[in-house]
Amino acid sequence: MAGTGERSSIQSVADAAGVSPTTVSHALSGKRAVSPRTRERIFAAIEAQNYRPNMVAKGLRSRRTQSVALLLVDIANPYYPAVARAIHDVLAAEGYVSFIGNTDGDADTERKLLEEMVARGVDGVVMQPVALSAAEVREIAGPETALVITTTEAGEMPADAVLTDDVRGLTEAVTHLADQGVHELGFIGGFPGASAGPLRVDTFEAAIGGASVPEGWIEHATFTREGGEAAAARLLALPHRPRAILCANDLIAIGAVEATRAAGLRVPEDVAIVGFDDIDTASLVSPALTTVVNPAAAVGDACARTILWRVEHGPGAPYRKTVLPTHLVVRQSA
Amino acid sequence: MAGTGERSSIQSVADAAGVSPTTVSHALSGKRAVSPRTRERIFAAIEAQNYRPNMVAKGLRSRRTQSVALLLVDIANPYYPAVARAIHDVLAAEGYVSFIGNTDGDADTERKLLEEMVARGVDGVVMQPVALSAAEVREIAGPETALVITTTEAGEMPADAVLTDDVRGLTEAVTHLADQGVHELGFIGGFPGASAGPLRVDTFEAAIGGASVPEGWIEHATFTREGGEAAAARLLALPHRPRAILCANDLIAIGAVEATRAAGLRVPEDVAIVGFDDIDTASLVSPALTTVVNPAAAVGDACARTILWRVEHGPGAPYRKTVLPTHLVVRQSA
DNA sequence: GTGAAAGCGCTAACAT
DNA sequence: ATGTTAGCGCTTTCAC
Repeated sequence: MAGTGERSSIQSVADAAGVSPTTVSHALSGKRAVSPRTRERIFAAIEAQNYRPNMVAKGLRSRRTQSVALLLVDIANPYYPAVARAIHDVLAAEGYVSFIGNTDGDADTERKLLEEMVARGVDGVVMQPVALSAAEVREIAGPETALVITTTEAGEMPADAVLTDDVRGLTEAVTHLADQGVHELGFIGGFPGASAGPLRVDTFEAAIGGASVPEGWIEHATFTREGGEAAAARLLALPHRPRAILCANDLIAIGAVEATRAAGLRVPEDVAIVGFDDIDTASLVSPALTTVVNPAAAVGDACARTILWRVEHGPGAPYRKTVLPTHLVVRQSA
Repeated sequence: MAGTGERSSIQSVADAAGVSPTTVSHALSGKRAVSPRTRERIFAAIEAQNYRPNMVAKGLRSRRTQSVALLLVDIANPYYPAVARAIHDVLAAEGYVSFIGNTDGDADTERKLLEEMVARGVDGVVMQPVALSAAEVREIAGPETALVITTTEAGEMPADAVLTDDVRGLTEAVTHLADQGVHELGFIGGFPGASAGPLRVDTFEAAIGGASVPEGWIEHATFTREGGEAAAARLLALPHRPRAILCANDLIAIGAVEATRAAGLRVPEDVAIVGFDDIDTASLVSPALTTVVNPAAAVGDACARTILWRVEHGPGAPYRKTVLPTHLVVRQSA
């Protein structure tokens, strides 16, 4: 019988077992030896009272909350759930819980959410900053909080990082196009000013080896089908239009396909379209999307493991960088 | 200049402002009047020290953590991110943060996650229980925690509820099929034994008005394309097979379409397929999925508002039930 | 309008 | 192997 309503405390368990709260604490944590007979009485009392340690009190005292914050751009955008799920799985197995936040790539939101999480004493944060620099993020997180940044940027940063080699997959796409004689490439990116975060213009430029791009062939869109459709329409309305469009994510690419057809052009014969991420939908639409595989689950997994590793090793250990490859999967759209 | 590393406390702010911690607390919370001049000094000190209240300490003392737990089946399954995002948006606007957990519809996981969240003192939990009954969930959550359950079940439950009228949309689907002379209906559900959670067999039975279903026409699958493909294959291998298959979600339906084609049959001429949820992909595949629209964003929004309402009104107020309609959208697969 | 004292439920340091 | 003491950083009486 539980049921009296009152949550029991470590003190009430100690009373029932005839020991001190300290001993109960140690019986639970295993941080120091407790005799078998005492243990037994303690656990009997815990059972009887249906006692559950108050994690808030524990967090305040021990300065460890067994929690981590996931600060992603937008959980509703199909790439992120797979990342979040992978992170959640490895963290949950280690007894951590996850906070989740959507930044939308907005500087104020990124800052506010991060501060909020730090104020809640999270042991770690996994973040994909878009508007904030890695240095700013570290500044807010403080030196003690485990911090993993995911992005494509490979420069130095004062944090552990899980990077995807976006240039590699995109270069494969460029090569694949070139093999078919397609050299006139346009690009639709997201967040115009961003120096980190989702696929960016500089990645595109790296992939085309610094070749110059005609005026207007680089467009920006929100990471949605609608955004892609509008941006592609602008691109295709140009007097001299590209023969292929590389897109910062698959949703944009799907919108671009629609815009292309709406303009009376064929995909891929008139305009080839390449997506990015390889979300489930990519292989299901028609034409099936030729796209660059962004290994969401592997990214999430690496982020979580890095957090765990950092929590274990403390802030003193050197920064750890994990780079995951991306690669092209050729389907029908290019 | 921040930068000394040490996080400042309410005490250090009080010292700097020449007041007591009590006054700082009140200046921050607005729970009692503070003279303008004092206020000013306090906020100057806060600014100078870059002070952020420790939410863990605040939570321990005040028994309010300004946090809520989202215990969904699987964030990686396309229906849920939209729900989560909507919840997050309304909660974040009110200063709440969100925990997230994936239960996979497993009883132990549901229980463990829920206990964990209660131990962390969340002010509320939004849950879609599958294996646990609403009563069990309430038992674990305790009477004080705001609890919103989302499901399709319309029975009494000791919690606030946000329900979708799944029978309605499914009935529209059955009628639509009947209008075309299609009366032989099979069903692919998820979690076999579930009495709550995602679309269930009893909903299907209600939609067909209690008509009897031939042996083997009710199948179960995981909520994935692969699951749907395998289950549909079993259905179609039957000596007497259904002329239409209603599916518990769109992923299953997409798999069913593939299985149908793999069996050399046409969709919808030989076998009509109806999905559920109307995820983004549904309108993008070909044939475009005829499906029942499950209003994810409205569900999330209602869940969050209900939590907020319950937190404001306390456990004494009568349970609140919100029912959201579903409706059929006819495309190509049926 | 403000402050002093107490204490939320735990764990860490220092005992023995 | 166990207990005592102190205190994490706040908010809440209760006092003036």
